[in-house]
Amino acid sequence: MSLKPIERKSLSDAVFDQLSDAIVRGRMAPGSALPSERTLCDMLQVNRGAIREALKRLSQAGLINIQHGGGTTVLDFKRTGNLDLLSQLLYDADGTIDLKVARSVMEMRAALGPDIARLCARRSTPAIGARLFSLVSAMEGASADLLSLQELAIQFWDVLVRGADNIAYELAFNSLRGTYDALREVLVEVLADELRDRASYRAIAEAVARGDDLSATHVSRALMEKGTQAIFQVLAALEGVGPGDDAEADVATDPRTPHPRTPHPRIDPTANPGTGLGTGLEEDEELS
Amino acid sequence: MSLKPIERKSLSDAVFDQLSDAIVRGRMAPGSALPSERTLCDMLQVNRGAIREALKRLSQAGLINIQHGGGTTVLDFKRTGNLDLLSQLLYDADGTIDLKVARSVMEMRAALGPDIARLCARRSTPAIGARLFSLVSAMEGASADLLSLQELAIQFWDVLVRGADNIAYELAFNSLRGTYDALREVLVEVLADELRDRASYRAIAEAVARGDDLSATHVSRALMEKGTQAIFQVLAALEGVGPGDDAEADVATDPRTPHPRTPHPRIDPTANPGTGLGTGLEEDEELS
DNA sequence: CGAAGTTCATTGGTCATACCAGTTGACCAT
DNA sequence: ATGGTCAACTGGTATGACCAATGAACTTCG
Repeated sequence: MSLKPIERKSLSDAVFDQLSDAIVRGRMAPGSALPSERTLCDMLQVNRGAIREALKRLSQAGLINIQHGGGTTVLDFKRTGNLDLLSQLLYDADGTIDLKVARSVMEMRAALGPDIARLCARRSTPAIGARLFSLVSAMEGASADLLSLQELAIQFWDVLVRGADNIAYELAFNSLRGTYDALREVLVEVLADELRDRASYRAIAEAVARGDDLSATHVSRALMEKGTQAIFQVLAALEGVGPGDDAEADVATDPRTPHPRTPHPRIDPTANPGTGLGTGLEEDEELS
Repeated sequence: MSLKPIERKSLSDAVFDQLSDAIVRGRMAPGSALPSERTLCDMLQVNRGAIREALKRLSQAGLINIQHGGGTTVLDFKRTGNLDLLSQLLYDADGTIDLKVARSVMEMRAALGPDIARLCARRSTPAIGARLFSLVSAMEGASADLLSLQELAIQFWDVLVRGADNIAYELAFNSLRGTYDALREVLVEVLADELRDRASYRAIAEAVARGDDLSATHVSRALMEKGTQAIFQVLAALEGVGPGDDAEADVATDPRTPHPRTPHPRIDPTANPGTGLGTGLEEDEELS
């Protein structure tokens, strides 16, 4: 029996979700004014503190603009939002996946992947290579289960990203992974060919190990191209069905997890695997 | 005389900045516990509401983990943060630019740029092409001033990104632009060659206009390569000077703007020029 | 009439205090 | 060894008051 931790949400989280959803789905147009804090208290039946905490977060997320004494207005999230919005945008109001968003993510993945491999090959250390090989071996072992293959593939890319020594890629990867996780069950079928291509993964690991950035780039480009093409085929097929101006289609998600919305899940900080570069990155000073 | 708007910061903003800075600079190690909210009230001399607003934001930014009844712990932002952290990471405690971060940003730019141009070429509309040409013309006019050239170049890429019809790129671009803005004065010299290469900009515009994605890709790759190489040269030179393990070096920033920290500047939503690029997208300086 | 100044209701920002709710560990009974 | 109880934390919610910025309605005066 597999049990999941109870999902808990504070009031301000609920407020945030509701408003964020309204803005992102276009129910509140950019430029329009939000109700005042006190009005929102009445409408949502919570105290002002909860409202304010939510509004502060919305402001940080680039969804609203708060002005002391003035009002609070909705911004155009396409111009002020960040990558963390992707996991919210991925689902339409009816719980179906927005294929255009999915396509965007896959395109970005395809653009960054080869460069990540390239940089990792250039800057890699023996430890990185060892980890990659270890993961590749695991992949060659776990032949049956696609889902665990996918899990390993993600770990593979995680090692590559950290090895690329590029903080921008690391941070982008964090956001992207959140979106990717939400797509897992759907993608695992579409990306089956890519995931089963152990030869390419091994080739990448080898290229990285010997510092062959060119080879690492090309192999990973080819590898991702596979998945990208697969996605495009699905997309084209579904566009043929749905008349969609907006290319939305009926990819029903697993009803058990309608919206795996977990912006920042509980994380156990003690669970840092000290195996490799895990430990000391920091000079520690403390504030009393 | 050019005056800047007075920078206003609420208490919770100040609290956020201070804690965020402490975490990002490694003064609080991942896994360590934050003082309790009530303790922070005493330490920072502000009421609990302000503290809570700040903590909620930190949590959203992926810097801390809050647990009801438990405590609040510091996370490893490299694994949970998002691209918005870049503008904070760009500066070291002493106000110098962290060249490694700058390099990361340039690398990401170089990886995404060509793909953005490619997609824009594939999906572009006549309106996009027109805008690009208009910007190119403006660039050919503004021969003297490098800074305004840079402004135009950014607008150029903005149009390309919106034309690429890829929401992930749009959102990533938003965060990247923030970092890029902070680097403007420094970069404008380094990227002089790139900025003056009007032929390439025109070539991209033409490629996009005729839907030639291959050409758009290659030209923009070459264009960005110029700037990337320039950055790398600067970096190598400075690394030769400073012994830095961490490749930090002494690029003094303009003392007038030590930390252009503006996570989400005030934005006037009514000032959205629907026409296109007609009115200036300039910084808001209309004070006399 | 039009420009300048004033007033005031409204909005967000700050504060203090009280209490609710989840977590943890010490202690105890079974 | 297991499970229950309790106390002392922690964060979460609620309320009511007041401060500070804004902007529109209004008044004043050239």
